[in-house]
Amino acid sequence: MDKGWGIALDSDSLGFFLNKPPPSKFDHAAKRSIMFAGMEFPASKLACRDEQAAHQPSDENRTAVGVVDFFSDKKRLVNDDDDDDDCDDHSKTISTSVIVKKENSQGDATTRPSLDVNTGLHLLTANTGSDQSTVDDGVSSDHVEEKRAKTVMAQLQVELQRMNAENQKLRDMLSQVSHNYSALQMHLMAVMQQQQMTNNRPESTQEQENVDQVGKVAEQERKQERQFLDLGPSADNQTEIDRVSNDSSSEERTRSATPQNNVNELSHRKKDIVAYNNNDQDEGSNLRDGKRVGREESPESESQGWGPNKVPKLNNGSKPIEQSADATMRKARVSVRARSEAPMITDGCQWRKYGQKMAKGNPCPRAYYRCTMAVGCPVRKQVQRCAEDRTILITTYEGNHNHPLPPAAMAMASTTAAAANMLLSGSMSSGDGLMNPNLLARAILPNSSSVATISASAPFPTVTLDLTNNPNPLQFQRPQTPFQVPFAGGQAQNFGAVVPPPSSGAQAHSILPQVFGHALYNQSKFSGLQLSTGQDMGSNSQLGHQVAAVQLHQTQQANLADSVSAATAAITADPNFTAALAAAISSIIGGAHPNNAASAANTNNYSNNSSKIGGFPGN
DNA sequence: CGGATTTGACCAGCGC
DNA sequence: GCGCTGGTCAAATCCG
Repeated sequence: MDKGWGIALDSDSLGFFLNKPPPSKFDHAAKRSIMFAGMEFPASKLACRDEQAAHQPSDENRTAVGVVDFFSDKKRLVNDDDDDDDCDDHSKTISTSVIVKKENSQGDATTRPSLDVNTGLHLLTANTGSDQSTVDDGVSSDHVEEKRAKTVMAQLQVELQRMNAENQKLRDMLSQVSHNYSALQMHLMAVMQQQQMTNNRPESTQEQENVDQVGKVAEQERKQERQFLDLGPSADNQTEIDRVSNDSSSEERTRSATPQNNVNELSHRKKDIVAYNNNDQDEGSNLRDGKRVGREESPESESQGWGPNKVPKLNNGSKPIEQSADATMRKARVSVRARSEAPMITDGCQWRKYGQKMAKGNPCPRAYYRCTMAVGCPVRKQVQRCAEDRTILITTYEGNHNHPLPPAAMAMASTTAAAANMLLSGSMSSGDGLMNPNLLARAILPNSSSVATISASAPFPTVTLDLTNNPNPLQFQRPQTPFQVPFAGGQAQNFGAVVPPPSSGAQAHSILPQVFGHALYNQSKFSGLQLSTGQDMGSNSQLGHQVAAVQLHQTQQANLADSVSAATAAITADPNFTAALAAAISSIIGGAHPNNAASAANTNNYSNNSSKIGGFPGN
């Protein structure tokens, strides 16, 4: 069930794949599915097909487009073995890793349009006659044409080499971003756990803890990585449960009321997983005799809902404290306020609307969504516009995903999970329902005027991230033709260049491409080299191949830049997330500046990237 | 026709 | 007990 877009980031190959057909308007482009560095280029075949199709009416004996292996000179394209054999059979490799197919260049002079390729390089590509006429024109004109073609070819080959280098740069940058993000996330979680531990230990042990901290970070990272990434619902569940059992054993019952340990959280997750599995089997079983049976009759399903009616009273005396903490964990909410004209901010997950209500005190309806990326995923969210300022979209998340998340969703999920974790751990340790608000506020939104608030009056502990007061002059700087990148969640991601925001408020889905993707996008464009598409390459098949290769290469490179932008946007879907990570580390370790935190946390490249990627004013 | 959305009904918690 | 409110369900409807 491949619902939704998935942008999978392979740390090794840095390849992207799309696991759902895009919206119809992108069908054509998507059919040229390109797996960057995944070494599969269906686009090559399609290009060949398209080329043939374009020429079909006039002449089948056409030049097929060249195919560029733009990531590796060693790679050869894997061509289909069926309907486009004619493309493969004539393939040959030239020095710049351009595989071109040369077919019979004899053409139909009467039907072939003149070659009109706008290269931007002032290439004289106009071909006023057919191949045959060129041959018949005599030696001199043919010679001149040939020399000119050679010159153009040389230029194009240089361009191709340059493009290869640029592609390598793009790959490196993507790798860097991905790596930094992962490392930072792991560090943050590890340090947060350390902080929780130290908060609940005598000072004498805290010093020793600090000494040991660095050594433990790696192990914490590994634990956290498993926690965050091994969330597969089925096969992984048993592994998860087993691990939980091993890790927690009997301690979890006695320590469940304390906030500082993973064990508790793991036990929660264990129970959730069990509940989830049971729920799968019992799905729909709450209908009895044609009437819905109260959810309280199904203990398993209790863990799914997030409404007050689904939650047993905390510490009601009849249930173990562990269950109370479990319920608290489930009920923790993270509310994100961001300006957006879209009905829903794109957070990388796929949601299905299951209800809408008019909430009291707000003329705007509240929509209820549940995550549909996996069957039985307990994550819900509410989306409602702010009554005072309807440009502000309030999205409230609850629950933990029970499935692996695409990179696009990891950022938001991690943010909300981290916030909820911080909130809950603080609430339990302080005993008053609130964590250290200073730490949280500094952690979440350190360098902006945005506000992190904690609601104690709400039915459930709620962290509110207000991203609406964070003007960012770096947004919407990219003037180029807007592009949309398919995004997880089945939506095309608008990177902000199409419709300007109603204000300068935070645009969770647009900020980073504006900062980071902008440069990449510019970098990906060849200065002055613009090749029109779908045009006849004319009689000079070599030149046509080269031009087509550059053309395809340009498209692929632009796609790569888009993908990098999408990935980076997804990684930091919350524009404050990167800064929040740095500040959290900073506040915990003791550094006063995010950059210090970066070095303290041994994330070598983070400081640079935080300033580049975050790009927030007021640093 | 299948999936997503809409919308009225239902249910539980809570306050009076 | 009753009404209000939030949350969810599921049949009806919409839509591609």
